[in-house]
Amino acid sequence: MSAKRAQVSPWAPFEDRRRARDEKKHAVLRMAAQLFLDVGYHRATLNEVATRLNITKPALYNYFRSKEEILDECYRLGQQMAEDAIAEIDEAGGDGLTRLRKLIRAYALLMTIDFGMCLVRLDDRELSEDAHRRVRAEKRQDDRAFRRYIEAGVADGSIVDCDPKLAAFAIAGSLNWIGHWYREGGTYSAEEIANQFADLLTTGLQARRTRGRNHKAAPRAGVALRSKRR
Amino acid sequence: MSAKRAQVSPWAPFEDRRRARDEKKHAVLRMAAQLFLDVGYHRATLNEVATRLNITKPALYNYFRSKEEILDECYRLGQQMAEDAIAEIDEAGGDGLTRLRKLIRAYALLMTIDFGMCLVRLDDRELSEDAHRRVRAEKRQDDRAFRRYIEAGVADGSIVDCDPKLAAFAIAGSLNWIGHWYREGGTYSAEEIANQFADLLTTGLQARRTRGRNHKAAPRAGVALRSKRR
Amino acid sequence: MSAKRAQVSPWAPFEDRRRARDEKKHAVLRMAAQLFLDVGYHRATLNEVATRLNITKPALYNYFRSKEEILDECYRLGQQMAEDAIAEIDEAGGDGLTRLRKLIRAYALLMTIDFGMCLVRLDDRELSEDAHRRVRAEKRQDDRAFRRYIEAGVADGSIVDCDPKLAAFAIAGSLNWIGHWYREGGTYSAEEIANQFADLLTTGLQARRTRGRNHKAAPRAGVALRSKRR
Amino acid sequence: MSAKRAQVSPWAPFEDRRRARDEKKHAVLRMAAQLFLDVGYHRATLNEVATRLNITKPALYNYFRSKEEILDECYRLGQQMAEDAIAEIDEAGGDGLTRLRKLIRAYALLMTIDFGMCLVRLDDRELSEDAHRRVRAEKRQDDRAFRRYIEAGVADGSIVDCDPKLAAFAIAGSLNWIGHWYREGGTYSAEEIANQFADLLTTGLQARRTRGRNHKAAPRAGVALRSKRR
DNA sequence: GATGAATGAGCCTTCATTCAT
DNA sequence: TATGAATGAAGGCTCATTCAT
Repeated sequence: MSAKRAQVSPWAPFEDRRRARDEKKHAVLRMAAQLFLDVGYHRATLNEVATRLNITKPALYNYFRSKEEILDECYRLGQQMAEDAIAEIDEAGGDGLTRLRKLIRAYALLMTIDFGMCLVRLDDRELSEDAHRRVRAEKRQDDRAFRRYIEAGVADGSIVDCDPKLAAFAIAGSLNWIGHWYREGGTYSAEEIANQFADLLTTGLQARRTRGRNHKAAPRAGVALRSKRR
Repeated sequence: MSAKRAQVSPWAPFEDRRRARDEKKHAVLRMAAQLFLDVGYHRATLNEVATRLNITKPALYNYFRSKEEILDECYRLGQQMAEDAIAEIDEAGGDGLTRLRKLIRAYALLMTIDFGMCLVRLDDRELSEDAHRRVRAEKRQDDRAFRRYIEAGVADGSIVDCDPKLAAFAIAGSLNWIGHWYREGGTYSAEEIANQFADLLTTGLQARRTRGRNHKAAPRAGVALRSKRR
Repeated sequence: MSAKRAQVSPWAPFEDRRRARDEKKHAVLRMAAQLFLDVGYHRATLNEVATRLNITKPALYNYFRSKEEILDECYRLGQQMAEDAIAEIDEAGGDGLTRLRKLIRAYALLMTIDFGMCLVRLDDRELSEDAHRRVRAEKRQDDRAFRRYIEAGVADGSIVDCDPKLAAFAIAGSLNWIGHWYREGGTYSAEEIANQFADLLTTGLQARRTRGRNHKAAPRAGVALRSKRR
Repeated sequence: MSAKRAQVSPWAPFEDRRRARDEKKHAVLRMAAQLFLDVGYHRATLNEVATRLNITKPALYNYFRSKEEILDECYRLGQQMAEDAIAEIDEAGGDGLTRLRKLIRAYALLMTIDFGMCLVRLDDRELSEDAHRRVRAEKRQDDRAFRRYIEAGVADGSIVDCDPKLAAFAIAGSLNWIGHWYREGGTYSAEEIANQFADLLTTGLQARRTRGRNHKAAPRAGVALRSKRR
């Protein structure tokens, strides 16, 4: 493999090395994230992280300056995904309800992967002052997204009039909770959860467009919730 | 004061002491719970707990055998409240939706007090094997209550057909999240939150009893959510 | 009981009290000694001593100023017995061998009671400088007694010529060891042990007085050791 | 130096490191044993052990998992020596008296070195349940060896008929006591003590083979004891 | 005289982090 | 780059001892 790459270009080895390094760094990150989730940040020792990676503790310091930095990166990765999802949704446009449903789906999916779980299961107070502020700000951004979409929905009529702040809290809470109970290979797949929650959490918010459609729209609440059962 | 008590009964002093002791124990518990919530269990030192109580660290050991036991008691107190609420609701009876709404209200209120927050913000893996199992079992009981009421509601027609497990997760998640964002003296009072969430989380689940009443029942979703705004 | 004594004399109550106090003090002492022997001085807490006596820890301080003083008294009592035994033996006189045998018996018996065991099983370094010195001196006195008798025996011909210091160490060691393995109600009674050791530890030391008596005296070694078997 | 080693073998560095580590571990062990003997297990702090080794307390944890494990190893080393001695004696064979004398010598020598002293001067109740059981069992094995040899001697006629259990206790006690009074550079060398005790403790046990030899054999008791003096 | 409560001192242990090799 | 070894900081816990009641 390296031989093959070496032929491609003279700087490949550097590239090679950098990539190898990045891969290792990422491996550390993922292992650490898993351990953090498994036993909690404090009880997760760097020794254990290193051991699981078949390296030694000081070796970790080649990739990270401190344990806290590892935690910080976990947050970064998780929040990058959330940010990307929001950016994409914003870009795509659509009415409030549509965007809200998209965000719910994306966020639900995020809650089923390690770095997403880190966002809601690890304690950001372990971070340094600066990192902590950043994480808090980003979390607020996420919450704002929920609120923005709801407000937009209320404005454009796709969502019933409601308290956007409380509604956002309710929705975010439901989603965050996924990070606590989801187990890979469990009853529900990530996709199922995402879809179900998109329905579940918006049924009560959907505005009924016309009186005429009301007869059909109203039962949708039930329809959505029953979907799994059918 | 002592003369007055002496007349009451000869064993009053004992009773007195016992009460004083219990009060102190409770004071320790509350202070510890607050600190646990403030900075996290691990970063909360017994020294700090003691200092805040104007006593010294070893004095805490008059009331608790270990830091873990303090945590355990926090869980116990919180869960006792949940258990009591469920017992009371079960006893009162009513259709599924009614009981579910009661539970939501009770649980939301629980999430606004220290020992309730402990249930969802502290890490039960800090507990000993036995205590951990107990806490887990009790948490499962709480979740079961949500599910039971939903199932009952589906059966008695007060709740639309849905996946009770997922619905319970969604509701529990929303409520647990309150424990993370609620601040005393903040925008919403505990009561407001409880009421709003009772509506918010059940609107989508309410079955429409008759076609005739449908016209009134259906909009309730909106009504509930709008209530705050009006 | 107190009523009966009260009739005896007007100062009886005082006497009574003093005696009651002394009895209690002694009870504390014995309980403490037992616990010290059971679990070791350090692991024996005053709390446990008090609990076993159905009193509370601070109550112990009515009788003793410190834990160390309790230990000190244990030593005192044990050593008083040794001292008394030696004094009595010295007073009674007799040849070296006779006195040595008496001391062996007395010391063996001492090793089967609590305060005697304390002498050899507890660590005198726990004591304060002064008490430690005293105990050391007294232990030396005991050892000197063994040596004195052996030397006297060698001088008066009742004991074969030998190194008194080493012989005393050997004998004292055998006896001290009793304090480690003796169990009340075990295979051997205290009396049996005392007698057997008196023979066992002196057989090799007996001089054969005359050639004529040698035929009887020499086998005594065997006789003594076989005594139990017969 | 490294060049020289490099020539020896490629794995020398590893071997080197392992050896250095083992040496350090052993150094810790010996220093700890000495301190344990000096001031007692409880009063010996790991800080003091470390300080005497010119390292810091946590460094000890590179070699041992706990203070108790250090104690455990001390016992192990001492008992290994006893076990080896017994095995060697058993292998060499000989009549009961011969083996008994060998064991006495070996055990006496053991009592003059640190790890041997640990066996009799430290409190095995400080050990964990398991280690404690092991140590107790091993101590019993040692005592059994004494008893076995005496019984064998009685059976083969090299030792007079006696109570093997008591005789073993007496001998073991004398020997254990050495561990309490022996001081390096004192009056007696370890070798002297071993030889003297071998005689001292068996003289009384020797059977006189024939009446004719009795004249020479009998005084042997005296001879042995006098040996030092001559 | 006795007790509940509190304290001060001290020790074992853990762990992130650094350093020499 | 990787490792074994070492460290500093810190926290939980125990226990003899004191004090107010």
